[in-house]
Amino acid sequence: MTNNQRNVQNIESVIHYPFSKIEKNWTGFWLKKKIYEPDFQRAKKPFYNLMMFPYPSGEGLHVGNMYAFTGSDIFGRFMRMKGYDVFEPIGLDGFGIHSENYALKIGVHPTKQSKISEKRFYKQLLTIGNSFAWNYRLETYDPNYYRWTQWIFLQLFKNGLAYRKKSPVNWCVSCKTVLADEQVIAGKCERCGSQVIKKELEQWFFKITEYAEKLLNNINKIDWSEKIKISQRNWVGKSEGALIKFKIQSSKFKVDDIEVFTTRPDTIFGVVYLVLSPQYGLAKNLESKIKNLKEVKKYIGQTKREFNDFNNSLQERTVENKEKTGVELKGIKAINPANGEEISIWMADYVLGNVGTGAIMAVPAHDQRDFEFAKKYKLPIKKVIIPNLSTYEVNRLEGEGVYEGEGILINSGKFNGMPSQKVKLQIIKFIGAKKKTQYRLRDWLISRQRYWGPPIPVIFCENCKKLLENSLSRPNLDNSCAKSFSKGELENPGWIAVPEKNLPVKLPFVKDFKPVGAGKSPLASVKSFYETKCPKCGSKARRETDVSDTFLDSAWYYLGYLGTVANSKFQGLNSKSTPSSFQYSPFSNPLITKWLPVHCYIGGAEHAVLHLFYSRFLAMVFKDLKIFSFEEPFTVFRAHGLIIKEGRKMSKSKGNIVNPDEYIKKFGADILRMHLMFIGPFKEGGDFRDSAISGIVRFLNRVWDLGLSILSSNKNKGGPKSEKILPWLHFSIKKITEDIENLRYNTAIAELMIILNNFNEFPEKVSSADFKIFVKMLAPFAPFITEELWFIFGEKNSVHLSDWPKYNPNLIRKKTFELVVQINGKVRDKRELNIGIKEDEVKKIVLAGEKVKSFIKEKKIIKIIFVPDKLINIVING
RNA sequence: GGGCGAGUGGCGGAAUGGCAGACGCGAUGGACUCAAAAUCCAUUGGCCGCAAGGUCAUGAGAGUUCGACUCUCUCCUCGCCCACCA
Repeated sequence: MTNNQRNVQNIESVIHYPFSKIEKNWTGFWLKKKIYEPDFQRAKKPFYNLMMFPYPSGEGLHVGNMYAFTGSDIFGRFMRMKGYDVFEPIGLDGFGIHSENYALKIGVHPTKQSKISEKRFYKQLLTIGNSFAWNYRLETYDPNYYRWTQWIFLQLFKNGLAYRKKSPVNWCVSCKTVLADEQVIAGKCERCGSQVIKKELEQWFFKITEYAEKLLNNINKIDWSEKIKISQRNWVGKSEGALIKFKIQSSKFKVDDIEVFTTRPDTIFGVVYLVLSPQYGLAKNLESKIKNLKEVKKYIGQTKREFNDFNNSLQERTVENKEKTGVELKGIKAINPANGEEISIWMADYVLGNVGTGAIMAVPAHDQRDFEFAKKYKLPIKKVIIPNLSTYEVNRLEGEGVYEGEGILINSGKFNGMPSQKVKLQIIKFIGAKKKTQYRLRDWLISRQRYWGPPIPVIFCENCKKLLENSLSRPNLDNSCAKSFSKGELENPGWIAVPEKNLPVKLPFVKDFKPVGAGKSPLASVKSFYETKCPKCGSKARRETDVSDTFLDSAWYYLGYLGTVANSKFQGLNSKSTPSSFQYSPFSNPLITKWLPVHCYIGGAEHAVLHLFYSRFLAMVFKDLKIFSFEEPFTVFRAHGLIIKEGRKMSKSKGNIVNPDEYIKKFGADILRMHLMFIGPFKEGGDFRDSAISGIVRFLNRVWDLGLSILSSNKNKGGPKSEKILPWLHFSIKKITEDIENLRYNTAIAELMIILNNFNEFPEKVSSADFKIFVKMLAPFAPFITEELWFIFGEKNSVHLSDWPKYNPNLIRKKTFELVVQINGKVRDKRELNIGIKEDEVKKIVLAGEKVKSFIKEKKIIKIIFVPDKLINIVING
């Protein structure tokens, strides 16, 4: 056994302060005194400090959750001490596939399991030392919450932003269930590893693409971690290009056009063939001219089988750089609109049916994929762009390689010699093409054929469908029928909104909640649920049995918390309020204007494009529906890093999950909090290891011991006077303040350690006032021990409500500084000099120094660089 | 294939144009102890040197600069995200 192992085993027995008693006491005290609950009406400086609420897995709170929450809480506590009215809520994202899968695994019904997990999570969350506003929690599976999730669906539906369309879903062959995209890992099922295929199902979508431009443009206006902004930009995936029509000819007869989308119209002269996706719908008159139609059909069938009716995920199709295959459509040719050349037409599997128009123009000289294909089938390769001649890229011209960059046009008729970037629009005009902006972003598919989610609140009525279709087919007749339908109902004939007063559509208890397969939710086998009457015409109708995506639950929870606040005053404060029950809807809440948008949001980067993107989309919709006046829900967002273990992500399957409970039991929350924050920069995460925890134990032991000794010496001798505050302490205040503002908690803790080391040099000289400044700065990191010391020192109000120490710039300013003397950039000497000393004077002093003289000797001084109050560099020859 | 990030002692990391390695872990030596743990003190990047000191060193190579861990370019390695998006 190494010393290290021994240390870790025994260390908890050497903690000097009774942490478990202290932490229990103060938790109770804070709750009782409600010190973390702002006065929402009267608050002068509201600060909404949001952290991503966890989904309550059965395993309990993960150390990764605690890492994120501690980091967010430190900032919240800091802001509270800076005088802000901080609202720091917590809740559970308990609806959805994660929780359902866990329930399936252990064989406990999710309604029951959610209550068990809820209890466990809240119990754990109470121990981690966060300053949660405990009275305003929420759970997404609470009918009072999902009533409003359903309400949101209805608003989008009524306003034409929700529609129904056939779309493929991920389907695990062996589990017979629908999977979410994130459960499909490289085309395989996350749980059983078997093949995932796609099935066509009718699904509900939100028209997020209508907001693509705004979602993109607003990114420039928000203060978010840069990498999240970049991910979101890529997710929108705006590309500007052109739609180009190619005329098709078959032995002098014009047949039909094929339209392609390209971002590189400038390479039009390099187009030497066209490629259609195997999914491309060939027009009949085109088909009839193809001489090898049999072969083509065979190829279509072959790729169809290979790609599971074309429905495999794109990922599956692109796996391992699969060799491209294809077949020429013989007997027909396309005309390059730029130069009138006849070019061949191919069908190949590297062109996707669902991207662009399902057809491309191939420029093998300037596109890697086209190049590979052209090589294989011995097609011509025509260079039309060369890199700017001034660059060294010229050499590459001679080679066979593909040049995908911008450059100067060649072989391009009258455009020769022009720069490719500038020529795009001219070429579009020249060939009579259309400018087109395309987005990668797809509409948000919100249907889930699962159990554990909010039922989508719509009803299908055959009668209304007929009525509507009749009325629409005879527009000249009386249209009063159609007028009574909302936009969503008109656009999705037969689908009728559940009236808002009938919300929530409660999720019924279904004993066998396992996904049934056949692309249906388990609710589809619950007659009492789906059998209903049409709210419009009263005839027999069928309820939608799909539930909505978990991300819809979490896309508005920041409003949900405020909803619970607004309603809490109509309820005894001791009983839990909900977002819905009383006076205010979370969407017509007088607190919205005062408390939103969220001031600081901290969470994981893994939500860069899902949760954060959907939340932004819905906020924009809410703004357009005049629910509130802002369009970005989170003013500031910071992504924290990931805590890993032994270099790998923590996961159940690897068995390397760290449970915070054990550590809290052994060391207390203060020590675990500080240990987590000291691992590395909060924004970067780090490797969780036991070895360094003893450093934090020693640190807090010394804090405790020093506190007690200052107290006893003060009692005995009166102690040092408080006005003698040390200048270096003010430097530390500045440093710690700035570090916390930038979430650099690791260096803030290092500075706290320096203060303590300095105190311990001459403990008898430390006044209790100085010590209390230190306690305050330690408080956000270690809320319990600091509160205990604070009260031991005779304070009557919580340290967490005290004011953050201010530093005095005059005290930090020193009289002298250490001048670094360099010769040719190397440090050769140091001098203690007065601040503000003039260059001439410094030169005189430095050049007179024996050391410097010995270096210079006969050599010539070429020049001298002087940086005031910092450095002098003497440049000599040789 | 694309995007983003990272690469610094035995380890986690600090320094973002001006003294590389703050702070912490670990290790070594010492004090205390019957002994251990804890605690305290000292040392702790490599090489040369008795020492003073010198010298090399921030993934590799170039460049800019009086001066580069820091800025620029090329390459290598690792991580994350996206991925035949035309």
